[in-house]
Amino acid sequence: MLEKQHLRIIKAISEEKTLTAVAEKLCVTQSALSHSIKKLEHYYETPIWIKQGRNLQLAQAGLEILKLADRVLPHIEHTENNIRQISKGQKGVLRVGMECHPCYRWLLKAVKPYLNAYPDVDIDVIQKFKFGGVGALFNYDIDLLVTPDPFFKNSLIFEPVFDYEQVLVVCRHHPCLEKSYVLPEDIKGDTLITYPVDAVRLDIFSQFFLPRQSAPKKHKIIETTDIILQMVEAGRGVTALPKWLVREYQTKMDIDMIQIGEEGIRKNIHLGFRKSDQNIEYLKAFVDIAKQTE
Amino acid sequence: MLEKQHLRIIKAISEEKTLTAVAEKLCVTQSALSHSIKKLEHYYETPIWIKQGRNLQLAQAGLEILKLADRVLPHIEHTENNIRQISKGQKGVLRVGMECHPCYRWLLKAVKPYLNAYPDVDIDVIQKFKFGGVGALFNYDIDLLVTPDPFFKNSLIFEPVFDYEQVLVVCRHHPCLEKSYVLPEDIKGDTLITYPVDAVRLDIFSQFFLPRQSAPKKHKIIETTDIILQMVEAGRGVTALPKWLVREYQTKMDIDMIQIGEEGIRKNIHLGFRKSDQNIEYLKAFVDIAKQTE
DNA sequence: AAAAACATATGAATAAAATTGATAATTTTT
DNA sequence: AAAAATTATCAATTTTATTCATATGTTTTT
Repeated sequence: MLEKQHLRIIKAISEEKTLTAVAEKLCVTQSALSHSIKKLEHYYETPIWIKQGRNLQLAQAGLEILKLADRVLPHIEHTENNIRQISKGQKGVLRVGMECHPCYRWLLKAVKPYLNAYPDVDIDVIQKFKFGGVGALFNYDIDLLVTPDPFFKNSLIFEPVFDYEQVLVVCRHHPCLEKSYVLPEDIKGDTLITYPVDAVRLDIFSQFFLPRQSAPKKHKIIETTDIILQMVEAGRGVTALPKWLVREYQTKMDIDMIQIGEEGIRKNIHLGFRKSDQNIEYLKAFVDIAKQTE
Repeated sequence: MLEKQHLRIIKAISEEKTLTAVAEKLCVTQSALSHSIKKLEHYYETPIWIKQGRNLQLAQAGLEILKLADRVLPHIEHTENNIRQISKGQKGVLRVGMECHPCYRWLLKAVKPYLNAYPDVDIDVIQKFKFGGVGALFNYDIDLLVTPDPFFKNSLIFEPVFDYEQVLVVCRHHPCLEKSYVLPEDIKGDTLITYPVDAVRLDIFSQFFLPRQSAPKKHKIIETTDIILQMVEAGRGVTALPKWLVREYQTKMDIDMIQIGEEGIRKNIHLGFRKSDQNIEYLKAFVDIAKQTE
């Protein structure tokens, strides 16, 4: 009884405020919409919207339908797209989500060999999640999550694919470079520059400053890696980044790096996916190829 | 184009193996089904199923539709039920999921005052999850999760509602009762009885035996609390349970309890729900009432 | 206060879509 | 080789959705 068309109408009603506008948007007459919803109202014997003067307002049942529409319509659309892809001879689309900035840089390297090996699979990269990375997986907004922060629980699988060292990036000839590793007191005069991320999720805080009951003199937040590193190069601050990423930048920038603390900070990039997808061949292949990426 | 009816047909095809059987099940003619899907095939220009001799087998596009059906049909059904509830004058249904056995016992106490305060809200209790508790929340299979194991991340909210002490349950006059708390050596001759849960998730292992590099002499797994406690009463083993739960049983059973380790084991029951639901009044009310439950 | 403008609801007519019944075509079983 | 089981297809029919014209009600403008 409740059909896709109803979901579309209710969703449109929640956006436009009048039936007439919705009719225009959906390319039918206002009458058709009115009839369509009236039929539902008779079927369930409950109002779906109420006329508030000149406008319509969703009643409780209407709000339920709206919730359903928001949850379900994107999935239907996605499946329709998939079918069109299949019809064109493609296998599918891999929607990859990322939870950290360096993840993105790493992904770029893994994507190339994959696209060559799987010419009939497209890759979509998604960086903004409504429900966080794990939520996006559960919600089928993405198929693969790249993250340094795995969630070892039922129904999702996380596999480590790449491990690396997080290092402190400093300008050339920074005094701390005389030692083999850095301690808080060596950079007590420096500004720490980081991405705009909750401090709890920054290893330089949780694994370096906090355990030593110290804190940087000043903490500056910048969004892009390039600008961060230009600041570092100009001696205006220090930052923490993956060693391999710093190496790439060193070819064109005058920066240096040093191990963080006596032990250094080791990190792991994980790939997460739904257990129910573990047999999709082109997804497994991505994980395998990713593991071989240096 | 892709309608609910198509999802139903494909889902039924994946269960029954012939169109004729599906037609019977859905109360239409086989002809109607054939036409319906043929139309989709023409629209997307790709086969949805292929005749394998006498049977039908879903083609790639058909499998995509099946995935969609599995994901989406339960939601549609749930919304339809909600609308029927609303039509009858009820506010809604609260689907509560639980991840541990004592959670269930605690819930029973919290439910009573809630049902009185909210006569127009029904409560459904769900104990088996396809995707784990957190997955069930993300997947909208439940609205509220009762768990000792919160997930502090984006888009879900976990609130502690009840804290208690986990104690060791022993038979009357067990020698260990002479001390004020128990250590592994005090029960080295006893069998440990637990629910059928992964040992990592049992606090008696992770917080008592393992840190002291010890292990129970024998580990027996039993599903129901009543049977476990009858075994304990008969001196056939010991178990770990919430103190408040043991108290309830002590009125009718001859059992005793003792603190676990020097510090005891403290636990917290949390209620988790989707951030997007945080304004649903009857859900918030449940959390509030739950907090007041002793 | 009246008129104009803007909304949704509704009835009857029409158009579109889905379903059926009969049967052809194909494959498997006996 | 015949019988049984199954899907596909055609034409007819039934059901459903949509439109058009218009009634009814609300807000804004004059």
